[in-house]
Amino acid sequence: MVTWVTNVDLAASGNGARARLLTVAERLFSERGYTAVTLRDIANDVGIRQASLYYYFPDGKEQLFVAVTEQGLIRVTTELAQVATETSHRNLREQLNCIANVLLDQPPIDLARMIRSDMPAISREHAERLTRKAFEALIEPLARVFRAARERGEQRIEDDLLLAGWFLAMIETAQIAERFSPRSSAQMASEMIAVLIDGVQPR
Amino acid sequence: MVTWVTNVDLAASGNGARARLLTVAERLFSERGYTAVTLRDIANDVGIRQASLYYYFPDGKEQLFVAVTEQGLIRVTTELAQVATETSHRNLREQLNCIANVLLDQPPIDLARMIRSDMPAISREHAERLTRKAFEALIEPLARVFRAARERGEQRIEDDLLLAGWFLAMIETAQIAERFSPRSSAQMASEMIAVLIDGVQPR
DNA sequence: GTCTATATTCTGATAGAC
DNA sequence: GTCTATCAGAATATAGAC
Repeated sequence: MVTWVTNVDLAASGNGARARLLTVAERLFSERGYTAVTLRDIANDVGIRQASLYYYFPDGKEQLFVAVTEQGLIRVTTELAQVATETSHRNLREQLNCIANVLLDQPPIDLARMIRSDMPAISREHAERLTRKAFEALIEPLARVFRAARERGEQRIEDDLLLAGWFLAMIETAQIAERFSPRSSAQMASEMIAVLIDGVQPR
Repeated sequence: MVTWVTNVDLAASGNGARARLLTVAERLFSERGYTAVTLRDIANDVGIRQASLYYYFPDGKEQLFVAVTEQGLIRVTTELAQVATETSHRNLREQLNCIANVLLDQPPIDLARMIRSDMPAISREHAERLTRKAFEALIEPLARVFRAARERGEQRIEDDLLLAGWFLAMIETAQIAERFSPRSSAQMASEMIAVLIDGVQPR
C-alpha cells in the first residue's frame, strides 16, 4: 500500500472541511437561491475565508452551485427510489406520505425558483443539465408513482407529470407554511395528501 | 384651475416613463426575484440609462422593489375581491376557476421565493411589511373563499390558510408547467382544481 | 427628465506567504 | 489547506451638465 498523502502532520487538518462546505453550500443555495447567496456567506458559515473556497472549487461559484445541486438531486433520487420500492405494496396515500416525509427531511427543493431565477443566472450548458437532472431526479420518479397508481385503478388522472410537479409544490407549501402555522409540515403535508386523494368535498 | 406643471414643452417628455418603469420592474422582479435583477436590466428594458431610475426612485433598488411589489399586491387584491363577489353565487369549482384565470393573467407571484429569497435581502422593516401585505392581499382573500365554501357545506377542510397557500402554489405550478407541456396553464389549473375538489380517486 | 461621468460598495476571483 | 492581500468587474448610488 502506498502513502498517498505526504506531510500529513504539516499542512494537514481539513477535518472534513470539504464535506462541511458541501453541506453548508447546499443548505444556503437551496434556501435562498444562486444569486442571493455570496461566497462570503458560505465561507462564514463554514468558518473559513472566502478565498479558501477556491482550493476545493477552483472554478468558483457556479461550479460549486452545480456540484451541490447535483449532489442534492442524486441523494434525493436515491432516497426516492428506496422509498418507492419499499412501499410499492402499499396504497397511494401511504406511499405519498412516506415520500413526503423523505422530502421534508431534505433541504428545500424549490423547482420554480430554480427554473425562473437560478437557471438564467448560470451558463446555458449548466442550466440545461441541471434542469434535465432535476426533472429526472424528482418529477419522473414521482410521475411513475402516480402512473402505477393509475394502472392499479387507484387514481384517474392521466397527466402524471403535472401531478408530480403539483405534489412537489405541495411539499414546498408545507415547508413554508410551517413558519406561519403551529402545525408541523408533516401534518400539513399529510392533510394535503388526503385532499389530493379524496378531494375537499364532504363525503 | 392652476397649472401644476411648468415648462411642459421644455424638459417635458417622460411619456409615461414612470408607468412603463413600474410595469417593467414588476415583471422582472416577479419573474426572477430581487437579487437576480439588476437596475441595468430594468433600465435596458425601459429604454433609459440606469442612473435615470434614481429620478423616479431616489432611494434606489430596494424602494423600487417594495413599490412594484406593493403595486402588484394591491392590483391582485382588487381583482380578487371583484371576482370573489361576482362569483359568490357560484359553486366552489367555478369560483376557483375564475380566480385561477385572474391569477394566471398576472405576473407570477412566487410567495415561496419571496419569503425565502427576496425578504432576507431587504431591510427587516420592508420585509415584514411586504410579508404581511402579501398575506393580506393573497392568502386571506383565498382563505375566505374556502371558508365560505366550508360554511355552505361544499368543503370539509378546516385549515383555510393552508388551502389558500396550496392553491396559490398550484397556480404557480401551472405557470411553470406551461414551459414543459403542450397544455395551457389554464387547462392544467382547471384539472388541478377538479382534483382539489373531487380527489384523484376514481368514482 | 435624461444623460455622462464617476464615486462607492460588493463580489467573484487570483497571487503568493505560511 | 488556509490565510492575507489585492485585483477586476459588476452593481448601486451620486454629481452635475443639458
